[in-house]
Amino acid sequence: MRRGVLPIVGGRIERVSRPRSRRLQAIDYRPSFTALQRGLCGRRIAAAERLGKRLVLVLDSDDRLVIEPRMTGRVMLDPDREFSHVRLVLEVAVDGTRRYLVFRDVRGLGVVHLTGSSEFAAEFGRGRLGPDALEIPAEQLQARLGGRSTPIKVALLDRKALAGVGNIYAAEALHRAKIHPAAPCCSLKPAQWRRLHAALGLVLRRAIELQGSTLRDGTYATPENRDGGYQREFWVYQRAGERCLQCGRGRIRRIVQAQRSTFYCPVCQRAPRGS
DNA sequence: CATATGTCCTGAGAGC
DNA sequence: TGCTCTCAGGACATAT
Repeated sequence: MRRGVLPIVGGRIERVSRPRSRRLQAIDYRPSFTALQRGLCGRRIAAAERLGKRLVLVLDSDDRLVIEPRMTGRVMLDPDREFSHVRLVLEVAVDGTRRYLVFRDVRGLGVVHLTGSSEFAAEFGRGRLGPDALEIPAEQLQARLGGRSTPIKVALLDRKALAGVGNIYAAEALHRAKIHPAAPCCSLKPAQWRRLHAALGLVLRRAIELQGSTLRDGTYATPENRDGGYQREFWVYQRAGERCLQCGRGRIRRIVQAQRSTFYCPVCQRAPRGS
């Protein structure tokens, strides 16, 4: 998402709009839509950054526009047709052309925030958001999660402990690391933490390279409205009942942990004692 | 009815 | 007692 919006970095925001329909205004604009309009209009976009699963546009005022897509939010650049559930549109002048950054969100669970730089630190700093999974060293991964009694799969999704790991990539990384998703964090040995750290890096980097995962419902696509490619490399996610691609022996199982689906191979990822 | 890529909130209980 | 932390469960809203 961040890479897809790079063409508007350097541009000036000329207009900010939202849907007229009250129903489609049902996402969080923080602190409010009018505050967003006031803080954004006339500002230049100085940089586009990623923060966990959020997109951050840094403005020349030093304010930050944080787009948090949650389950079904996505950004589009210059969409070539009308889309339903558009929640926010920025018109941006870049090198004499007008470009459109659109935030669309079907379920409307997403949030857009405008924060000053000090509020940004309070809202998204350590304490509210753990270190990014691609920046944390292996020892710190164990230090942050290792004391818990919760299942490792559930801990990986705790954004206060670790940022940037979602349900798909947690399952894929645990499979590659050959760790059972229900294993309590405190039962994992140092070698398993090292494998998990390496697997998270491998899976997340590859997923970013392939521009994410477009599932069967097609809700997610890149800002240029192209499908991601990582869904073609899933080894466990949404493959319940199929033969494991890692060991060739197990059949992938689906279980539910903390109200979320988890997929794993019972042969590669052996069950922890007592479960 | 069950399912869905994420996060926040509440309340219970533990430990200090 | 009271603070802080962990943890389980639900809420949010819409579509297939």
